[in-house]
Amino acid sequence: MNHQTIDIVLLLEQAQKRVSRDFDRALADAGATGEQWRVLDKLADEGGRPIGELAQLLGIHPPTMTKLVDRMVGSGLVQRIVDEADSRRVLIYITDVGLHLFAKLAERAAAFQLKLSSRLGATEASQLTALLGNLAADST
Amino acid sequence: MNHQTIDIVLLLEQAQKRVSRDFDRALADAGATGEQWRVLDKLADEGGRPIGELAQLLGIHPPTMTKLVDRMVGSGLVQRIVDEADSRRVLIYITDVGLHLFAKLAERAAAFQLKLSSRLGATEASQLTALLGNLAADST
DNA sequence: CGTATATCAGAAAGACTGAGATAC
DNA sequence: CGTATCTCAGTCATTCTGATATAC
Repeated sequence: MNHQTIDIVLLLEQAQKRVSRDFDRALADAGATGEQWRVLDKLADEGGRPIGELAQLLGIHPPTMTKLVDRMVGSGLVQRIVDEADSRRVLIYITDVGLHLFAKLAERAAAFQLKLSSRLGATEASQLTALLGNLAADST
Repeated sequence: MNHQTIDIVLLLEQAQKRVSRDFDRALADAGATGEQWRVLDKLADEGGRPIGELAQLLGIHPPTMTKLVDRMVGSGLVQRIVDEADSRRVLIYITDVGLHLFAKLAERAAAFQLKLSSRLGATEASQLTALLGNLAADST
């Protein structure tokens, strides 16, 4: 006999772990993690972004983002530049090295997304996107 | 302009973090984490289970499960008993203390699940369950 | 002065890998 | 002997909290 209510929290965790692990492996041979790819993706779109904004976009805490950026600066993928208009803010910019890596990763990421969507089916994929967006949003 | 492909991996992570964090907070005042609740839930269903099976059910690695069980043994929630039929296996059983805590947690967990389902709507909740189950399953 | 931003420090738990001990 | 189960050891990245420095 099953429970009356299925444990949606557990399902979410397992699906997330599985997908993120597979995604990380799809990117590993290019020399980056999914997390790094996401940072590069946010920075490739526009110019520099402050640490706090990056942290919020990726759903991680500012101290964690500081360390993540530390490592990426160490790898030469991004650089810190203090905002001239507000010296409290530190803007993160992608470097040429980062752009080059991003180009390599983008192919793999797109292929992964495509495979995932086709596995689910187009209708189901957009349903899932909507549902996850709902969950990720404010739950108050 | 948006990307052609929405980053479903990022969405999954953000939804999972949000939901798991909220779930943990719903359980916190009863003195347990979501992870502990899941272990107790698996053990309350039946008798003892080997470490490896628990690890697989929860989608974590055996070494991580060993540490988790260590802490729960320390809290008196579960106990280790070597399998008589196969001495390599260590069966984990819930204790009376664990059962008592589980009862307290079950109310909160059920309330959380219910709130989540009603927020999504019944149809959407079962859609989500099916989609996540698909993702969590073998992606080969 | 009060607030905002980023960083630092440190404790705790997890992911992952590889190796070891014991038992089948 | 080969395999399976659990544990141990160690590294690394994350979470979370709280404190600090700097700038608005």
